[in-house]
Amino acid sequence: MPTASEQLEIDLKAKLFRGFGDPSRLCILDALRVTPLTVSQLVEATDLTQSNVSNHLGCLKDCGLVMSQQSGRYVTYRLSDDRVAELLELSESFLADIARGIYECTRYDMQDDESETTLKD
Amino acid sequence: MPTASEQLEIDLKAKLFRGFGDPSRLCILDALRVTPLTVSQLVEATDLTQSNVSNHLGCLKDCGLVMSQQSGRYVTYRLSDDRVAELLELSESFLADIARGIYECTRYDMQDDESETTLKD
DNA sequence: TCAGCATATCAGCATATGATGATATGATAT
DNA sequence: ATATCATATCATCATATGCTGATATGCTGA
Repeated sequence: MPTASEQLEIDLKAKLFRGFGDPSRLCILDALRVTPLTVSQLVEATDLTQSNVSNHLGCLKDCGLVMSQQSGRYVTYRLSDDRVAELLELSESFLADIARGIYECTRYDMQDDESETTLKD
Repeated sequence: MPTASEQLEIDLKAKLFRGFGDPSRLCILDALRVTPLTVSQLVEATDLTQSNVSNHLGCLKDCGLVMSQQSGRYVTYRLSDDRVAELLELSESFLADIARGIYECTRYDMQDDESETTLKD
């Protein structure tokens, strides 16, 4: 039972993680990890619709993950902080080690999906 | 336009982050950061329904964020890896610095929600 | 064996989310 | 001025998600 201000912080953290929690947005973030890009460059890089990219960029900006800079009719987006890339790297390192089981499990249709993450007594 | 295997990795990463992307689950994870807990202890700690906690734990386990250990009729859950806590810490550090603006902005009903994350030319 | 506790699962619902196509905004160049 | 390009926004829809209450499973101790 968290206090009200703890709950606020938790909600904010959830919003932050949810920013990362969509394949299209991760795809955009991956592209921005290399270099800042305009919306149309992102459309090309990700194969998503322009409107879709724009919506996701709005979301990413709301979450504080990217920032934008307008020059003329172009808007260039970039990661807002080094920790955005750090979070991505940490999650990749984690996945590479721990969640390898999830990869392999899905091939077998999850028939014993307990075995990987459950500790036997 | 990511390749098929890149897309798989992206989907997996999205699933991982989505595990973090819900207030109830963050609440559970926060409790587990301190010490491993049984389901009923988590119910008490979080003020969520038993069925709700159980569902979220299932999700967290699917995402590889927690692991479980059954002893008798109790099931104890714990974080599956140090990097789970690291991801939480990193996100907190990030929020503390960068997203302070989001906190303050919401009080004013977002009427100029551009100012915080946009770079002026 | 059976009653009772801890946990998991299910069906149903309300809401959130993401995709799409159409349209609006806003800047530039001719 | 206006046509055009880059981006943002809107309405709509389908699906995903999270919550609840009820029920099922599964262990334990009397």
